[in-house]
Amino acid sequence: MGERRDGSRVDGGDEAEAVSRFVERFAAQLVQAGMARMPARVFAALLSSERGALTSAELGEQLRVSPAAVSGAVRYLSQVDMVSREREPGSRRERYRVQGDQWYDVLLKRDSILRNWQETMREGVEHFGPDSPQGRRINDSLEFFRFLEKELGSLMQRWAAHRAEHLEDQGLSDSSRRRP
Amino acid sequence: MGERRDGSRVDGGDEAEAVSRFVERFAAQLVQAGMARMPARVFAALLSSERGALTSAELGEQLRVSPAAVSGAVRYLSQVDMVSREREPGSRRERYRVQGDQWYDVLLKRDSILRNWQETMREGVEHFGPDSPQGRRINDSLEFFRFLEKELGSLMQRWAAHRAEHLEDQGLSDSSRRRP
DNA sequence: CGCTTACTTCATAAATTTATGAAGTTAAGA
DNA sequence: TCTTAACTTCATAAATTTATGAAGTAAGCG
Repeated sequence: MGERRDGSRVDGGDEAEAVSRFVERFAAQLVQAGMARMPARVFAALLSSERGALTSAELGEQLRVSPAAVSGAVRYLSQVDMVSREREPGSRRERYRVQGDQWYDVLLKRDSILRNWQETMREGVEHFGPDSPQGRRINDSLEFFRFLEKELGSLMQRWAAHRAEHLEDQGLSDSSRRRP
Repeated sequence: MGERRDGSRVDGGDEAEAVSRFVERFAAQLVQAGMARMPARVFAALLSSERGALTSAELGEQLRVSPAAVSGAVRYLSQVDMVSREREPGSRRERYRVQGDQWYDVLLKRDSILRNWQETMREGVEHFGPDSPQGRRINDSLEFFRFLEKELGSLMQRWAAHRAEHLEDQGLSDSSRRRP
């Protein structure tokens, strides 16, 4: 049964089209959540590929965009650690691979953003004074973020435990391949 | 000591300028998190105002934007329940007020977005089949979001408890004023 | 009642973002 | 060493977003 290396089947472009629909739909939701369009599409395509990895040319073909666009998207995605790049020795082709724990990482990253917010709010409270109406109001927000940060920490620990448990059952040791 | 109704002081535009710096800085961080610029600025300005409420004209003056821009931003902010509108009887002026628990609400809203993602991913798994590499990979993501949704639920409950406790101590019964 | 003020809506101008083609860089293979 | 393929960079064109002015609507006040 003729499969190509991007996971689509030769028999029936219907399959390729269905995959594309899923990719675009999922990408649209990532965009809605604040991600730039092209990185979102690339990421969704990788997630939907058989091996979880595609070359620049394959991505360009599936998404119908220029190599330049792929290059930019992939640069962003590796900066934020959502894909890793692997260069196969003996070839000029580079492969881009989705990590097994992208979401965990994304959430961890949010953590540092939270801390920036807290810093700004702290300055606000300091400026207005903790007993001014403004100071108190901003301090309330600050309190929520402090709470959130603390909770996210333990939440992530619980996830790590949960994940480890389920990974044992299935053969998904993808995480051993993390970080170049 | 001469205070104006936007909370800035007549003595020394330095104060107004310092507030503006904080407003713009905080707004920039909201933008970074995915919020549109004008709603972010309006929200930050309200948060930094003495009463936690400003009129359209006051917002326009402080942010140096047209009434039209204020109108658009405020429409968005009330749609997502981050500000409430109150029309003082006997005046055409409308006041826009920040809620006491905006962040809680924002997080609750994320919850429904999470569910949309899950639906899309479920379709992906179904399409590829749960035993295909793609299906398994997407299912892993799905698993994380399921976990997250569950955890967010209990997290919010803990926050509600935490908040209630601290509100008793201080006189911050702002929450009694929620929702028009 | 009509005048006036506060706000909204909508077409459009301005600014920003996004993806491209073309030129440049690096490294494989002959 | 030279050729060529794979990818990157950069200036720019296209598309989208954002804020505006002008015209419109509603509500207080004389």
